[in-house]
Amino acid sequence: MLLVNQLRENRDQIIAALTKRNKDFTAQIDEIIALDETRRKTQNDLDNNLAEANKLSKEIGDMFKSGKKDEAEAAKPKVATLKEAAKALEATLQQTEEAQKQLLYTIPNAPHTSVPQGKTAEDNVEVHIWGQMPNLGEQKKPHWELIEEYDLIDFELGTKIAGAGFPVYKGQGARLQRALINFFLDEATKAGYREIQPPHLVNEASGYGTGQLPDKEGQMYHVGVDDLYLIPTAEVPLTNLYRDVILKEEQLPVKMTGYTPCFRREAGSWGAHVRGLNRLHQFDKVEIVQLAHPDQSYTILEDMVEHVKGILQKLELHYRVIRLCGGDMGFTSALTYDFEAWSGAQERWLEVSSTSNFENFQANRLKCRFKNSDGKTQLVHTLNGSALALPRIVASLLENNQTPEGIRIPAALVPYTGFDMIRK
RNA sequence: GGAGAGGUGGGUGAGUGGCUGAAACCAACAGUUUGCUAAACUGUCGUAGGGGGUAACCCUUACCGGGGGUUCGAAUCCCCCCCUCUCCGCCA
Repeated sequence: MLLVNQLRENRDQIIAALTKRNKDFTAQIDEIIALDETRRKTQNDLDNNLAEANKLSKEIGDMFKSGKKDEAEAAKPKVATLKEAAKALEATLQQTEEAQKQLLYTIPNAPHTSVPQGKTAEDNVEVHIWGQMPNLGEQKKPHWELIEEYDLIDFELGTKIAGAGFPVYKGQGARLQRALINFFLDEATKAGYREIQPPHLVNEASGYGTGQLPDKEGQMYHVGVDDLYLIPTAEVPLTNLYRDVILKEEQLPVKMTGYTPCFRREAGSWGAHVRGLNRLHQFDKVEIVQLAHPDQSYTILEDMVEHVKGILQKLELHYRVIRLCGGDMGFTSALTYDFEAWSGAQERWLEVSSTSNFENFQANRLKCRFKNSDGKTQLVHTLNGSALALPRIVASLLENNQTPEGIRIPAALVPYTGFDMIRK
């Protein structure tokens, strides 16, 4: 969430930045600032009140020790009165803080200056494109036909044992999954990311930490009996590793990578274009996460973008990078680049990675800080990116590399798959 | 799941109602000494909120797993919850 101090100091700039999301947050922000006035005043009153009570209590103690029992007894009611008043002030303080927090939860991150104005995906800006559309001829098939033909992935079986959107990977299809995961993890490790294997279920505090809660409550699977959430991305457990942590400046940047399955209810988002692997309830993804010094976070974002580019190029996939417009950007992000791989048979772009700088929006909730060179604690900037999400990569690989003899595996992957061609 | 023990600052750990935001030791940081390293010595060393000051800093409040309660006063007493450890049970 946004910092109250920043709202107070840069009210106009933040309101202006937020208009890129096509919404006016002036009313909410002004209310937050007003609540903050109340909060500070109440805190001040409460402090004075408690200081007086503490002083009196000490005096009463001294009176008892020096045998002035009557005086002590006489002073007791005074403290009681003060405490009474303190209780009321405390209640006001709590209510004010709670109201302020609830309002803060409703305000998304302020977009970076480079974020284009816009409402929908139409307004996103292409910043980079690589490779060429494959020439597949008339016989080309979409991946949902290829996976059946080569017996790689079985949706029916998944439906039988779990439900729609839970595919079963078989034989070379399963092997391809494992190959991709290992390939992605190795690439991230080579780039200096430390591999982490986190839990796949997280508690409520973690959900709030990275901002999935309360914003995306209905999008996560929730295990009621134990009050745990299935992770929608490794970002959640990885970033939360550093919740309530104060780092040393020289520890930055913290670079982590992790493979996890991702679980998404995708409530209400099923419709056209969701056939096959395009949208699933469970899918695999390798994530890269960094905790960065605020001065470096945008340089680091570019590094992460380069990293993702490199992987896509090794996979020989025609892809493009787009800068999301304000209207298309996620709630917590300040700047997001999406990567889209070309799907040769569907003849459309598929989003395969989203790489973002959250600045201190997540860190504020996480209370992830570092001690700067002045010895002051300061919030870190958090960043993450998919490197990469598997299903649409598989879709593109299968479609773009189909030949009459079988499906060709890109050279960089062959050491991982152990085969260079998927055959019937 | 059953029984018992316990949760205190970065770590170990003292502290059973006021003199404790918290001893001591270790670690860390700064300095002194030294040809360098080591050792020794000296000092600093939790977080958050509020107020004041250009600032160094000062005043103040809260926090000893979390929440509530008793009391003039709670790390210390009471209640609920969470977690950890040991033993037993179950089990990949």
